[in-house]
Amino acid sequence: MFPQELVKGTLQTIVLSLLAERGRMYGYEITQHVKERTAGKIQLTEGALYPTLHKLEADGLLATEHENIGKRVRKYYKLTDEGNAQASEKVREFRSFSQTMNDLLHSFTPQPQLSWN
Amino acid sequence: MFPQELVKGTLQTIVLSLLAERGRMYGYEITQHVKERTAGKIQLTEGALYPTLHKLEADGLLATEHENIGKRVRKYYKLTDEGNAQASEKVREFRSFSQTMNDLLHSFTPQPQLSWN
DNA sequence: ACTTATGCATTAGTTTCTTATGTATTGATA
DNA sequence: TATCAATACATAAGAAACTAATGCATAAGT
Repeated sequence: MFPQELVKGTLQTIVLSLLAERGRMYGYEITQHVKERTAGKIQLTEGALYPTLHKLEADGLLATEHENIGKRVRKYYKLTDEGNAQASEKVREFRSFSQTMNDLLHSFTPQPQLSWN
Repeated sequence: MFPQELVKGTLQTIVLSLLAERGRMYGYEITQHVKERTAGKIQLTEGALYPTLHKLEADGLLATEHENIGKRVRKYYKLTDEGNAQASEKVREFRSFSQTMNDLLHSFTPQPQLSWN
């Protein structure tokens, strides 16, 4: 489980990237999916996720579809065109940042080199 | 220039790692060094850096030495033993986080594989 | 003389998180 | 069949950590 300050700032990136990959998802599904795919190392809390989803929607990056599951309403999110562009941008940005940080911390201990095999 | 929300949460890691590498540094030097080594892509502001240095010192991870440069006082920071341990830990943690994020975003676009050449 | 760089620092305000709480349905199980 | 866990949404008070601005002072360049 990573300290939360590391996950901060990547929440939008995670959400946008997953939606770009999977088409549409609902809030709870996102938390479960991230938990499973990271073996519990990243756990999104609802108090952080829902406000983020609402903000991305307000910013025009996400659109919603409501679906009735029995008596419950499930709220699916999907990317708008603008959201799709932002997803690419955010992911590219994170990777670049990650690489820059790696370089900055590089001399501290030896690190694997990147190579396209 | 990366959006600041990405840099958030890595400030302590950067500071601790640089001090582990270079022995001792003063605040202004840290800002300049980071700016140069990242080609301007990461720029630490003083409003973020100084409170962080003070906090790390209060937490017993850093110790200070005051040095007179002309009529100015320069404040050098260096790692305590505990700070040194924390530096390793934080760097390891960031790398692990970085890898986990990479895996999570992996399928969105193809990425280079890690290999020890 | 004036501007930029060096070097410390604080503060008001904002963003974004955490933790807790609230409501309700559904599935599992003792 | 009562009860607990899981599913699924949401908000709200408080904390953390930042930004942008400001302040002070010395030193160096032009």
